[in-house]
Amino acid sequence: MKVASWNVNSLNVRLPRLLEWLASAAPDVVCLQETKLEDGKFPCAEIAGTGYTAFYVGQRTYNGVALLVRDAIGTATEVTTALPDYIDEQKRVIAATINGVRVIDFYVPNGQSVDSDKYRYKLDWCSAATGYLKNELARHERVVVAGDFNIAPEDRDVHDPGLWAGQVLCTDAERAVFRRWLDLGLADSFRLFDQPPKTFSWWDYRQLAFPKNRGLRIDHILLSPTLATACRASWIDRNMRKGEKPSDHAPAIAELAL
DNA sequence: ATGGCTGCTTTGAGCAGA
Repeated sequence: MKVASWNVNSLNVRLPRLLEWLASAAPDVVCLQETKLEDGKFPCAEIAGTGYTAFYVGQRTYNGVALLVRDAIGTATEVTTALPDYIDEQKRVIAATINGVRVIDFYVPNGQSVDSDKYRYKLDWCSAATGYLKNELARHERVVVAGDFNIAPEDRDVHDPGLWAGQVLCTDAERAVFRRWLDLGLADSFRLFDQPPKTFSWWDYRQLAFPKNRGLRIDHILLSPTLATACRASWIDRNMRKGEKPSDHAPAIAELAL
């Protein structure tokens, strides 16, 4: 079972690239973030035409998440579209049970800057998410948490750690959240394997950041212990950052022997 | 060394992303 996560930065704009990528990469489950679409405008028919069924919760302009499930892998049950016990207008969570695996798709708030209300919101949101993950891990043996975490977990996930030190995405508090989630028993699938240094998942559109590889690794796929044992590979498809109209994020992918 | 790009917005210059 191949699981992928991709922040598309507008599904409207990215739909042609998404359809090509579904055909070429053939993931079984895809977690999308930043669809920026109201539910009534979600392109169900186009996606169904490629052999996937979509589950989604969105809003216009901002946020929005979706799960795409390859029809051949089975159907999704127990679909939920929010953190429980946390009131939030913003559509940032979707989860479902697919082929015996609980798949949780997060679009963690960006936080903007450390002195902003949005940073406070990010940390509050993450606290609620911690409780949610703890419960989900108690209820399910096989759990995937995938998405845009907006956290670069370590300095090696940052092109220039000195430049980013103390900045949003790299603060101690955000990194502590990431470690807390690992402490719940989740493994960062990417770090289960030897990886090329300076592997990133996001590059700014400005300043030739991608050709200069000035990026961050902020898109992650975490696995519960059983799934970590079953994980055969985990990588970032940086080729998706190239070409016409790329998202500023590249997909993260994990291959599970299930 | 500001912002430098992209997508979105009751189409405009401003917000947000990261």
